[in-house]
Amino acid sequence: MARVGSERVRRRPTRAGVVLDPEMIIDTALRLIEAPGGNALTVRRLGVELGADPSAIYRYFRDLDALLLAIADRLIGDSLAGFEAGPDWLVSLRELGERVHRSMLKHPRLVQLRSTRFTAGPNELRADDIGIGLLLSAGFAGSDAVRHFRDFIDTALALATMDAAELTPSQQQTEDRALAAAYASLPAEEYPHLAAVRGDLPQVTASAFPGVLDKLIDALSRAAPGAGPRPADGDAERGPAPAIGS
Amino acid sequence: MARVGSERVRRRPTRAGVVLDPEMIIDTALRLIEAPGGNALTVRRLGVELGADPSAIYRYFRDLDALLLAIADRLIGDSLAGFEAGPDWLVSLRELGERVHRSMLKHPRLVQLRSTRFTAGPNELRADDIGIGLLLSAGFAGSDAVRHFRDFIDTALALATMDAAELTPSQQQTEDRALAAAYASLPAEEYPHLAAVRGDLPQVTASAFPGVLDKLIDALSRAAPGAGPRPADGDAERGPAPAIGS
DNA sequence: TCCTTATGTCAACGCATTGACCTAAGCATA
DNA sequence: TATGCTTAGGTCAATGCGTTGACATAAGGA
Repeated sequence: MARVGSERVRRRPTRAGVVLDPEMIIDTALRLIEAPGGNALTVRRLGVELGADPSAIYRYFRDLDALLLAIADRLIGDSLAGFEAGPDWLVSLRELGERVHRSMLKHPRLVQLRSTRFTAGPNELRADDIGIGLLLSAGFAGSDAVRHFRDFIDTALALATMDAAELTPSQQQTEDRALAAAYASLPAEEYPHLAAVRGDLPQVTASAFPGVLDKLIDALSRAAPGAGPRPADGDAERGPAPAIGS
Repeated sequence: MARVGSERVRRRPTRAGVVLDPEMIIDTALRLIEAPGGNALTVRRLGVELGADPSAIYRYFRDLDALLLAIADRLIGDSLAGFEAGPDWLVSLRELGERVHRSMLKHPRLVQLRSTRFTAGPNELRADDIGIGLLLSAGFAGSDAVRHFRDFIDTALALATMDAAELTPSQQQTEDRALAAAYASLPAEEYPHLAAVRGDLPQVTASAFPGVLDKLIDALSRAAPGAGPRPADGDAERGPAPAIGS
């Protein structure tokens, strides 16, 4: 007995009588992150909430970042729930990207706290497996599939981080609004082109993700073997032509 | 006298006799960031190096992030030195993106420390002005130029942040190597597609930026008004046709 | 000369992290 | 069942961190 999975464990109850394990630490941490009033997750508070010395957490996670990574991986797993790859690889790939991006944005503070973008957890691996499967089904060679999917998923994660900064409730928020307003009065001598599009500048505070996603999907659809008309490399089309235009 | 630019200032020498100003704080901070032995920049060390109480820095920058942003903006400015927009907007845009990305990667620790991606400083504004000018010259309408350039520059910055994490010398570094190796032995039942491309997985540790840049440039070249042959909106070509394929 | 106030300093807060410690859990053996 | 060993894991104290509020003082205008 005293096993978790197939591993022997030797858990001692804390002073408060709680028996710790990684899952309950993640649960509690998620609860703290959700808590109102910004940045509620700290190692010390987590210790209090768990009924343990804060340093006990370091027996389970190398540091705070490792814990955050574990949480993020769980979120990715949640976002994958119910995902089914459809007949059109472009549509499925887009949905995968949207799900991953959205799952990160559900907890902006988590994303912002985290310094490593790549969780390396089982759920992200699963997302990778699905995505690469989609590209393989589109006819990409293995090495191209890996490369293209890495481009795709890294962009989704990196932009999620950037968007999270925008969503995090802080003084940053109001500053950004002020900034967008200040755009309207840029000195035309120094920034002639910005001044020329002055009226369109407020939209820069919106997320770049949708637009980037469109561009990536567009580029991938054309890069796919046997894709639509492209004069540059005029091979005879080979391989099954995927549905065009999603 | 006692003016900086057109602003009155009232600088008192520190206990050590130094008279502070924002530029010298940035200089000193940059020197600390460069210093060997990781994470040499701390507010307290900066205080020591400046010959001032650490808290004096907060009279010049709202917090550490604001200081980092100011440094990053200077780096962007440096990276823009000598940049000339050439005749081909696609080539120029690509170079602009590469320069900004590269300037951030020159100081990975800075990038990683920073929580806000957008510096909102004069140099980033100049980069924005140049980039939007390029898109306008390509024939994009103002609102499209703003939107597309935001997509472009945000991606460059966001991926720079991700790449910086890879470059930062830390235990992360070695872990990533180990990870790439571990890829080779993924359980094929759980991750069939990953297993199928197992030999190509080590390349995931490389930066996604070049590939993403290619895709964005490709998508933009096709989105440009009067762009090359695309059956969808088969207008007669108008405006100068940009060189394809760079 | 006085007044205002920008700016330097100090002490304190809660933070993540770590090394030393200690103690009980689980094993082996009899 | 009892005994003893090893060590995972809980605890404690201390470090350096960013940040802040209270305070002090000199710069510069009137």
